[in-house]
Amino acid sequence: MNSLTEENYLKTLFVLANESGEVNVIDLSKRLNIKMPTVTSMMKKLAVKKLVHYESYKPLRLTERGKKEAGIIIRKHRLTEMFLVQVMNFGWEEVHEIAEQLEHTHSPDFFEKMDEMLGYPKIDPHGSPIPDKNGKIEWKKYSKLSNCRVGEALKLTAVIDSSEEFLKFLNSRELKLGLKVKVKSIEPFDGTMVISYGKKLNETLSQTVTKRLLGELIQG
Amino acid sequence: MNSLTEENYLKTLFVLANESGEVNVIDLSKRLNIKMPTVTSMMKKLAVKKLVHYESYKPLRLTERGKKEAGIIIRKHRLTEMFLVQVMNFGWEEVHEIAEQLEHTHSPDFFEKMDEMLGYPKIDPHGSPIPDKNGKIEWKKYSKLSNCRVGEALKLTAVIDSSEEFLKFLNSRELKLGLKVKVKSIEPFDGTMVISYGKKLNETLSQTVTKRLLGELIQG
DNA sequence: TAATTTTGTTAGATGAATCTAATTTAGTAG
DNA sequence: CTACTAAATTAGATTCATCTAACAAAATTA
Repeated sequence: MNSLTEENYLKTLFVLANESGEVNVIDLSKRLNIKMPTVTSMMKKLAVKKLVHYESYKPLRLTERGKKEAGIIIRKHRLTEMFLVQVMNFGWEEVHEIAEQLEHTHSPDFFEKMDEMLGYPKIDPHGSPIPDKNGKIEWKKYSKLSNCRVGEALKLTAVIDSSEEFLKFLNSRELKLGLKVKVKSIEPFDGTMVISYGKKLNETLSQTVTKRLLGELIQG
Repeated sequence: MNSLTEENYLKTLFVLANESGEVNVIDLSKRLNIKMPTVTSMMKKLAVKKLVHYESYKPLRLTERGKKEAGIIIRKHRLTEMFLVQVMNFGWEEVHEIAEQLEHTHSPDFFEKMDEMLGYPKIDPHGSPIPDKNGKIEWKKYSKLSNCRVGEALKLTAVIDSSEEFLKFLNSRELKLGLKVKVKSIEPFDGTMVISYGKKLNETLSQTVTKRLLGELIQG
C-alpha cells in the first residue's frame, strides 16, 4: 500500500509526463511545491518499490506498475469530479479541490458505485479522459485554441487547467465545453485573440487563456 | 487545522466519553490500537492546542473546543454514512469503513451538499444521532435489549456497533431498525434471549448481540 | 573550451507519530 | 500499612516526509 504522499508523487509524475514528455526532478519539485532533495529521496524510495525507474541525473520515468497505480489514482480523481458535478450538482469550478482529497480513499466499492451511477463515463467535467480500472488512458489529440489561425473554428472539448480561478473566469465569459468558437483576429505581438461564440461576437482572450483551451477543429 | 491523527484522537475521545463517562489513557490506547506512551504525548499536544484538559494521572476530558471539533468530525462521519446508504445505495453494513476515510475531508461545501440532498437527517443508518453544525449532539435515552425482561417489547432504533461483521449477522437474521421485537425467554445462566419479531417467532440471540441493540420500550 | 548557470545529489537536521524499556504513581489486596 | 498489580509517565529510539547548506554534474553561453 502506498502512502498518501507517495500517491501524490505518482499522480503528479504521470500527469507531468503526459503534459511534457520528459519529467525532471525540478519539474516535480515545482509542481508539488517540494524541494529537490526531498524529491530525489522519494524517487529512490519509489524505485525500491519498483514504481519508478531511477538513475541519477536522468529524467524520471514511471515503471509499468507505477503507471498503473498512478492511472488508478487519476481515475478516482476524475470519477469523483464527475460524481460531484453530475450527482451532487457542484459547478465544474468547485470540484478539483474536493476530488484531490477523495482520490486517496481506499475503497474499490465506493468508486465502483460512482462509476455505475454515472453510467461508466469516459471523460470528466473538464474534458479529461478517465482511465479504466487498470489505469490505462485513451488519449485524444485535441488542438489548443492558441494554435488556431484566424478564420478557424474549434469545438471546445477540454480545459488544461481545472483550478477554481481559471474556471470561474471561463464561467464569467460563459465559456463551456461543447461550444463552437471562431477565431476572428490575433494580435501578433502577444497572441491575444478575439473570438466569437454563442451570443458573444467579440470576446478577447489572452494567450494565457487560449493555451488552456482544447478542442476539435471544425472544417468549414 | 488538526492533522488526521489528531482528528482520530478527538473523535475517539468523544465517542468513549459518551459510551462510558470517564476516559483513561488505557481506554484510548486500546480503542485506537496505539501504545499508552504515544497517547500520553498526544494528549499533551492536544492540551497545548486547548482541545483537551490534561492533568497527569487524571481522566482525559475534551475542552469545549475539543468537543465541538470532535462533534463536527462525527457529524461528517454520520452524514457520510447516511449519504452512502440513501444516495449511493450501499448496505448499512458496508458504510462504516468508507465513512472512516471520508470524514477527514476538509470541505464544508461537500458535507453541506450531502446534508441538503438528504433533507437534513437527524440520525444515521445505524440510529446514531448526527451532531449539528456546531458539533452538538442530542441524545435520546434508549434501552438496551439486554436489559429487557420477559414479555417486554422493544422497537429497535439503533445499534451500538457499526462493524461489518455485526451488521451482517443482523442482516442474516433479518433484524433491522424499526422492527418490534418481543422477549419470549431469557436464559438466566448467560443472558441468552429468545425473541420474536416479524415472521420470526423463535430467534435466539446471545447477550453479545442483545447488548448492542437499542430501542424504545413499547407498553403493551 | 572555459566560465557560468541550472539541475541534481549528499549530508545532516527537524518535527510528527510511533515504538520499547524503565520508572513512577495510583489503586487493590493481604 | 505493606506488598502487589495496574495504569501512566519519562526517556530514548525509529520511521517518514520534509528542510537547508554544501557540493557535484550537466547544460549553456561566451
